[in-house]
Amino acid sequence: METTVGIETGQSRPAPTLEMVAALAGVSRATVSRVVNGSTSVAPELAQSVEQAVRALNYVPNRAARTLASRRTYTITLLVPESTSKVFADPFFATVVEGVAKYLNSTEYMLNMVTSSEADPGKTQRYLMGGNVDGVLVVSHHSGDHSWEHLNDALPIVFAGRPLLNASDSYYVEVDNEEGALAAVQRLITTGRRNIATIAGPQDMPPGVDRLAGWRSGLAAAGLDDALVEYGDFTVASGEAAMRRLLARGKPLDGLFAANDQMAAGAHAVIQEHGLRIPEDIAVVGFDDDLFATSVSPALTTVHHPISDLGEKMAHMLVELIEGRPAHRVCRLPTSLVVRDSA
Amino acid sequence: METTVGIETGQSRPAPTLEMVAALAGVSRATVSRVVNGSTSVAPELAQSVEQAVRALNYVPNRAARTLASRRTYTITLLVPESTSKVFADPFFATVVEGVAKYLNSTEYMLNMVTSSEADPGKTQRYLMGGNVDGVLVVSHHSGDHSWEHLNDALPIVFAGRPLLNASDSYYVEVDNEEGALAAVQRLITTGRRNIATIAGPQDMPPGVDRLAGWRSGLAAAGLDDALVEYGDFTVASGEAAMRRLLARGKPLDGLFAANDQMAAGAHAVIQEHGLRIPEDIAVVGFDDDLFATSVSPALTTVHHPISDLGEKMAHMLVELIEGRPAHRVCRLPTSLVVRDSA
DNA sequence: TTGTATGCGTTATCAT
DNA sequence: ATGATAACGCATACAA
Repeated sequence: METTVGIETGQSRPAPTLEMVAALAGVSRATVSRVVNGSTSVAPELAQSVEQAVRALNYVPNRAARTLASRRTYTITLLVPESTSKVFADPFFATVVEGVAKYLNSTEYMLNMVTSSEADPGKTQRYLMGGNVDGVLVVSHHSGDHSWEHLNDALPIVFAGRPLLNASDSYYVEVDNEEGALAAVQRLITTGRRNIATIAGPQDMPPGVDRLAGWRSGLAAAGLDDALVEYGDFTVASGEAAMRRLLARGKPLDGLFAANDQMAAGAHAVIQEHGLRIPEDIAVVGFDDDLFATSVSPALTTVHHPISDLGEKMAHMLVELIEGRPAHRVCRLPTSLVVRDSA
Repeated sequence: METTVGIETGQSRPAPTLEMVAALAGVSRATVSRVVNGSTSVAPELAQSVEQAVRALNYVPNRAARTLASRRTYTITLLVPESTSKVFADPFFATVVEGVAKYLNSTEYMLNMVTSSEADPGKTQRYLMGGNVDGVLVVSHHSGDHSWEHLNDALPIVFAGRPLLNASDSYYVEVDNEEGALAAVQRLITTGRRNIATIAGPQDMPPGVDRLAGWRSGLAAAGLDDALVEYGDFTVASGEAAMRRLLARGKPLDGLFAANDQMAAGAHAVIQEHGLRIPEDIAVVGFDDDLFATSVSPALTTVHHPISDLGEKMAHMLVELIEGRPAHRVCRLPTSLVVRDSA
């Protein structure tokens, strides 16, 4: 009589396969596959015993095998053209990811983030083209960078933000910047302001352009002058500088629309440093409704930027594209005015 | 004569396969595989023509097929037991990820983050057990939470931080909290302080325990009294409250070690609010060297927590484990004192 | 409705 | 050193 001594390898026993489930349930592998994938055409009683076997064996489909057989990966990549550290430092990305994850959780897709700038760019490229991914979400903050557009005929892609050029070629979702800026100006006008300035964003970024346009159209509709424009680059420091220039002009000024909250925060400081009151002397409205809006005093009246919704919608569009359903090429998300104390 | 009209499907042509490369190079698939995977035993001239074919076709191996055949995924998961939004909001995670990514970029492994709390926890579990991943990195901030330890006999795991219990069972890397706290106290003593208090962290978290122990041993070595202890929970508010209690004792107090920078920041405010000067009246040293250390005035002398290194080391250990090389069960990272203005 | 058989693109085990 | 050929675990067209 022989004795076999089990060797403890530290490795767990191999994962159960479709075939094992089939054996235990007394059906064919095809039937198990159908049950697992929720096919309608399977007899209830068979389905029962299959499900039972699945639970008994704690079966979970092998992703690689499934991918190989079905030519679908059920994976989508969030591509961020920034360094890892920057991505995490920026609350904007955080919120986009949150929205994307929220939508994806209702689907079978997995999310998979890759920051492109680090390492060799070719690695990212090869990964995306290597059939490891069903679709790509590209998020670059304000810039509307569509430099990955060439991937478009290899993979469905949805961008965050309208591209600066070639808007007709790609799918994207953006917030309605112009409408938001318009609402901001209207708030200023409604509260009795007549001399309304703006600190605009860079004019090589779509949000910069659109928010300025919204400000202009609001003024035009009310027959007001649109001479009071200064430009910043969306940073606090640039907001301060722009506000100084505005004040230095010596013109009447009782209202300000800043193209984002950071620049509004910069303006806040300068206004108060000049001994002027907010909102009594100068009312100010920002854009984005981010951390800066509430960390400043008085709290900023601002245009809410639905960032999480943006992520959600991007994911939604991409999944539609992947599954071959028709999708609108562009989705423009509505904004809403958040009234606080500064206007 | 018939005419076939090409239908534009919008789909790109199928990716080149190993077989196509083999055909073009005039060798067998096995040889191509060997070249692609850097096998030594292949004739230089054949290798040449294979590489040429690879470039010509822009061949990139199919990950799913490779995984299926080799039973290796070359993917590791960073598991974060927090909500997505929390993860991104916390600079600690950001920096860990940075370190992990840095190391992994020198390898063939891909990183793949999953935040566990959202959605159903079972989904995460099934994903990890489903053979989609070669190993797992678990990061939970201060807590030393090892609740995923049961995965250990299914998958290699490396934790961030020592577990509260069962330290002998799992692989982890931690910063040397005790040594760091000791250095902080020594700094205080070196600059002439004799009545040194501490605001300790929660005693159900390893860092809270170890930093308190470090403070105690520093005091003991110098024959100083260790009665001045108050506890906080690593938040700014708790630091303020603890400082108030310390001051309310009415005992002499000319030095303070706070178990993290946030609590130190809280203490800062309270000390100054009492009309006391830093460091003249009370010198303070923090721990972590994070944003709070420099956002406070005077800037905080503090113990540098090498978070990026932690991520790097974790990834390194995990890869060693995965590849079957021996690895030390625990890695303790050294700290360093960053001298600024508060002590 | 259910089962059979083939193929997905690699790696790996054999011969040669 | 190189080439057949058999897995790998699943999906799916086709047959029954």
